[in-house]
Formats: sequence, structure tokens, C-alpha cells
Amino acid sequence: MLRLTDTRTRSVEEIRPATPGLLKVYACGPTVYRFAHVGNLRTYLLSDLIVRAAERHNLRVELVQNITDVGHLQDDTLDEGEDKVLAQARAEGKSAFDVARFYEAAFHRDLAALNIRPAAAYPRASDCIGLMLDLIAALIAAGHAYAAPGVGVFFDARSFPSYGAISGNRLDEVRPGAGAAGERTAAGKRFHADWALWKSAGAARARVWDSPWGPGFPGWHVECSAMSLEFLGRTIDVHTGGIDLRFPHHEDERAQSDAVAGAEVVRHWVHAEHLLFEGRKMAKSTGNVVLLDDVAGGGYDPLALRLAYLSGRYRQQMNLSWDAIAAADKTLRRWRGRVAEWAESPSKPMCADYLGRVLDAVDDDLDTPTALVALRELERDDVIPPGSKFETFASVDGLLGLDLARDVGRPRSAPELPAEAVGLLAARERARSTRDWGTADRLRDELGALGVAVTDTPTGQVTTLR
RNA sequence: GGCGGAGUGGCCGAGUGGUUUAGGCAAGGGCCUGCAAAGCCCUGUACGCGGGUUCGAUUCCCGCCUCCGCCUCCA
Repeated sequence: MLRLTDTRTRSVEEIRPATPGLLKVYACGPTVYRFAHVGNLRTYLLSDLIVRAAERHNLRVELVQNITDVGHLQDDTLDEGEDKVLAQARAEGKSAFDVARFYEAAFHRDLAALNIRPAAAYPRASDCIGLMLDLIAALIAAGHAYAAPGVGVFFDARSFPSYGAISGNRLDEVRPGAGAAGERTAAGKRFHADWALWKSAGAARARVWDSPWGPGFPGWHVECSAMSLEFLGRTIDVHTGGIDLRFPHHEDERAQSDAVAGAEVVRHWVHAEHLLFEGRKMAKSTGNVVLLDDVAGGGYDPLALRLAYLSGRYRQQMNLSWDAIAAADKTLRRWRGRVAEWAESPSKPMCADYLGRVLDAVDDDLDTPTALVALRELERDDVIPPGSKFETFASVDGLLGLDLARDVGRPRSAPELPAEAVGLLAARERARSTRDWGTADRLRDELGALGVAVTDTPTGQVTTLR
């Protein structure tokens, strides 16, 4: 049984699907106006781990992740906000449509590189405007929302008594002006904590939709309510997202969804803590942003990043660093080499003890650090036969997603060496056979300059292309 | 001001009321190697500060300090 920390109850909860055998998961996805950085990607890994862990328990999983391609405004004072997608489009000289599709494709590439399995659906906000209009109308009809002519439609926060359950905020303490935005309340609001469901377009002409309340566009929070209710229904087992979304985004989403459903829609809210990089907050404003491409550009396997994530727990803030990525890369390569070696031994049954430890750790609120310890112990265990280690690692990899069997069956030396390298290797082999170490070392350096690393083993030279 | 989280050995990072108090990276020593690389073995006793509870606290309680996040778009 998988257990996860539920932000609303503030405790570790057993995850039992409302529909036996089917786990419904909604993951808050990206706003597609820029590349995802390694902090964002860590959050996307959370839902993947939940999916894999649930499947291990023979649950069918239905994962839905939204694509926010209708930029939310910076605040409720309509004339000061700006659609992020539109702003980026202007900066890049492209249409908003092109920008959104470009970054959406990049998002999918990143997920694939990290072995994050595709969701069942990736609904786009721009394709779901009709659903949002329906939801808003229903909220108005139920007395939870009101229209402010010329401004938009607002949710009446005071109409939802359990507002604040996720974040711990109390309505009377959620004050305008406490944050950096200053003391402002949008025109048309009846109460400072009310939020926009629909925003009138004002002077804007691009990306505007017609509605019963005039042309405009949806508020951010209502997007997720509309899409999650449509794609997963009125009962969702697990809802994930970054910790920053806890308030106001998820608080507002919960109010909207529960208000129309008349019940608690999301059974468990699970949040991924933020990531620091080299001890500093990852933010565009400080220039401290690292992308997956930067990791790959540093010569590291993208899955080394995945392994680095797994060395910490999702609900714990993590201080990622190049050292940590390098360490993970080293471990990953060693494991792949070992797995390939073990695969050559006669197959043996999995080691139930180690396998159980790994599975138990993952079930225990995704305690991947402890799971990795068990794997390291198995790696070094001199009683377990290699064939058994292979089967166990291969099985566990279905959960961790590190492609540990990637090198199985692959020839030890790279066949496609540069032409010059072949001659140098032969010369070095001759030099070594005559114990001419000076020449051998010089040739090793020359090969290194060609990008061919040479190591000597009892059976001869082994080359690695870099 | 309100809300949420955290401070563990050079760095990262689990965990626990007390008997062997993870693991990784880096470091030092050794084995192996012609030399390297890789690998293997060994070494390293830490829990922000001050009180309290307790036979005993890093682990529980109180206070304090520091850091991070949210209350504005944000993974």
C-alpha cells in the first residue's frame, strides 16, 4: 500500500483509490511560455513516481496533466497584468500560438528524457474554454460566484466555509497587500480574498473569448478545476503540484471544484518541495536557472538528474548541485555496467529480501533515498548470485526508471572509432607488448585528444568514446 | 502581520528516545595496475542555540536564532 504526505491533513495517508483498482491522478502541468528548469522537472517526477508505485500494486492509473497555454495575468488589476504567453511571443517575434506549442513540445521532450511516462491526457487550457464557461455559470447559479459587469466574474470566497483547509490560511488573515503586490483590491471585488474566474478583456484583442459576461479570458485557477473535473470526474484520488501552488492556486481550485461537486473532489493533495541549486533559489531573476539541456551539455546523462532527484525526498527541500549530479552520473554508469555484467550470468530468481526493501521504501511516502541504499547493499552483497542481482535490479528499474539495463548485450568496445584511432591503438598495443611504456603513454594521450579514452585490462585495451 | 517547511560530520542526504546511531560525493591510507583509469578494502562519530521532561534527547516540550517558501505569476 502506497502512502503519501497529504498537505490537507498534514499526515501520511494510505492511498486507496475511490474506485477499486483505478487510481486517478491529476498533476498540475506547465505554463508553456519558457523552458522547464530542473526545479520544475523535479515536480513532474513526483506524479511519475506515484504512477509507477501504484502500478506496482496492480492498480490501473489514469494520469492527467494540464497544459496552461492561456497565460494568467500577474494580478487582478486587469490593466497592469500581462499574459505571459503573449509577452513571450512579443519578445520572440512569434505568435502566441507558436510560442505555446514550441514550449509544449520542449516540455514533452524533457519528460521523455527523464523517463517520465506520458500521461493519459494533456488537456490544453485553450481547448477547454467552453468547459470553464460552463463551470463558471454553474458556480454563479449555485451562489458561489458573481459577475462584476465590465470586470469579470469572481468567486465568493466567503461562500465556501472550509476555505483554507490546504494552506492553513484563514480568510480574515489573507490580506491584500501583505505580499509584494501592495495594498490593492481589484475593482468589482466584494471581498479582498475573492478571485477572478473570468477576466474581461479590456483593451486586449489577442486570445480573447466570448462569454455571457463579455469578451475575456479565464482565471488561472478555474482552468484546473474545469479540466480535472472533465477528464477525471468528481472524485480524484491524488492531485500533485509544486509547493508554491498550495496557495492560492490549489486552495481556489478546491473551492471551485468542491462547490460544484458538493463534495470533496480531491482526496489527497500532494506537493513537491522546491529545489535550490548550489544553495540558491532557482529563479530567472537571479540568473540561477538550470535546464535539462545544461545537464546534458555538461556531459551528464539526463537520467543522472533523475537519480539525483531520487537521492532526496519529494517533500523535502533539496539542494541540488553539479557535484550531486556528477555523483549520480557516476553511480548510474557504474550500475549500468554492473547490470550488463550480471546479465551474462545464468538467470536466477529475484532476491525477495532486497526487492522487498526497495518496494517498502518507495511505498513509505516515496522514500527513494532508503530504496537507493538497499540497492547499493545488494550491489555489494557477495552472497547473492549475479543472475539474481540482475533480475532484481531490472525489476526495480521499472519503479525507478533509470534505464539500468541499457548496456545489457552491448559490446564492450565501441565499434565506430575514428579512423586514426584504430592505427594508434594498434601501435599502442605493439608498444605495450615490447614494454615501451613511454610510447604507450604518449599514444594514450593522443587517443585522448581524439576523444577516445583508453584503459588497460587483463584482456587488452578497452576504449570509450566521449 | 498570517500561513507552511527546514537547520545532521568538508558537501549532499536518510533516520532514531539508549544496545553496531544509513548511504553517497569529496578527502586520507591500502590493494590492484608497467603507470594510470575503473574497481575493491579501510579511516572519519555529526545532529543550530538555551532551557525543560527523562535514568538517558540529535530524536519529545518551551523559548530563541537562522534559512527557505506562500499570502502577486511561480514547480
